[in-house]
Amino acid sequence: MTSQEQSLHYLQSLGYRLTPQRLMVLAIVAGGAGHMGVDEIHRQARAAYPYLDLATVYRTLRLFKQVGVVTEVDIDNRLHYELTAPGEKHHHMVCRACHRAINLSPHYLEEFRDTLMQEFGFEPDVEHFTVAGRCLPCREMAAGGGAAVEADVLEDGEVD
Amino acid sequence: MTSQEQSLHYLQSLGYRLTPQRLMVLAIVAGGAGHMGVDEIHRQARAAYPYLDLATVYRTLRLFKQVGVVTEVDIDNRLHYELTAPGEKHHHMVCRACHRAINLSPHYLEEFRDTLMQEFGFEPDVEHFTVAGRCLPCREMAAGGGAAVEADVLEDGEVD
DNA sequence: TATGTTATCGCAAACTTTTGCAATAACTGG
DNA sequence: CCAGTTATTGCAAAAGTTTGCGATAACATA
Repeated sequence: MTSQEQSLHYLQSLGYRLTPQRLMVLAIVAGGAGHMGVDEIHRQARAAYPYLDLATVYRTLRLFKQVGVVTEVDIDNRLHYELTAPGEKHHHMVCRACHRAINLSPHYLEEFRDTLMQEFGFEPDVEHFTVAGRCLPCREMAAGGGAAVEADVLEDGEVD
Repeated sequence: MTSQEQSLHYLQSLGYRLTPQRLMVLAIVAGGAGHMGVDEIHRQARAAYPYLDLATVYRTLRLFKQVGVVTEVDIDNRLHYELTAPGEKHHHMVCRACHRAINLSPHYLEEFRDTLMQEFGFEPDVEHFTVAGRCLPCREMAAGGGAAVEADVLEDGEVD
C-alpha cells in the first residue's frame, strides 16, 4: 500500500468521503517536488479534471492539513503545501528576504515543545511549524562584504 | 519623553516621515488594551481623522512592525497588532480552537534561537514570534468528545 | 519663507482566501 | 441494487490584504 493509499484510507476512517477532487489534489501534491503554491496545484489539477474549483482546492488542502496529510508553509504571504512524509517530518525556516524555505529537523523543536507543555499545558502545533527570519546568505549580503563564514554550517539545512 | 515620542523619533531617524496618519495609528495602538484587529484600529483612527484609508492603516502597521514599534499577531487568520513594550517583550501562543492568545516570555525562546543561529546561521525573527497549538482548557474539552476531528470553533476568543 | 525632491496618501482595483447556498454525489442500510 | 441521508462541490460573492498610480504633503536646502 502506497503512502497515498494510506492517506486515503485514513481520511475514510475519519468519516470523510473519497471524491475525485480529493484524489486529484492529493496526487498533484504527492507528485510535485517540494512546496507547491495553491494556484499551481489548482492549475495542474484542472488539467486532468477541468471543473475543479479553486475554493475546493483550498478546502481540500485545509482538510488535508488538519488531518496531517500535508504540511502548510506560509511563504511571502502565500500558502504552500507539501506532502507530510510520516517517517521524516520536518519543519521550515522561511527567510523573509529571499523567501526560501530551509528544512528543520524536528529534533530542534522537541525541547521547546516539552517546555511549553510542562509550563503552560499548551500543546504547540509542531506538525505545522514555521519560523520566519533571515538566512545566512541574505544576512551576509545585507551586512555588506564581510564573508565571516562560521565553521560547519548547513549540514542539515537543505533548501528545498 | 514618552515611549510614543521615542518611537516617532526613531522613525524619523530612519528617514521616515511623520505624518498625521502615522501619529494617529500609533496613538490608537498605544491607547488600546492588548492586540487590536486592523479594522478596529481603522475605525477608531477614522473617528478622529475621517479620511484615513484602510490601505494606509495596513501600510502603516506593516512599517511599524518592520521597525519594531508594534508586534504582529496572527489570530484566526487575521492580523492583530500591539505596541512593542521595549523592556517587556513577549511572544504568543495562539490556540487554534478558541483563538485566544497567551503571552510567552522571550526566555523560552532564547535557547531555540541560539541553536538555530549556531547550527544554520539562520536568524529567527523572534521579534514577531507566534506558535499555534491548543491550550489546556481546549484540550481538556476535546478529551471528552473523543471522536474523529474536532470542528473549528469560530467563536471570537478574547485576547490576552 | 520659498522651492524642489520624493516619501506617503487616497483611491480603485487586484489578489488571496474564506463562506453561504442550492445542487450533486458518496456512503449507509435495507 | 435502490433509496435516503448528508458531506461535498461549484458558483458567486464577501472578506481580508496588497499594490499601482497620480496627487499631495513632509522634509531639506537655500
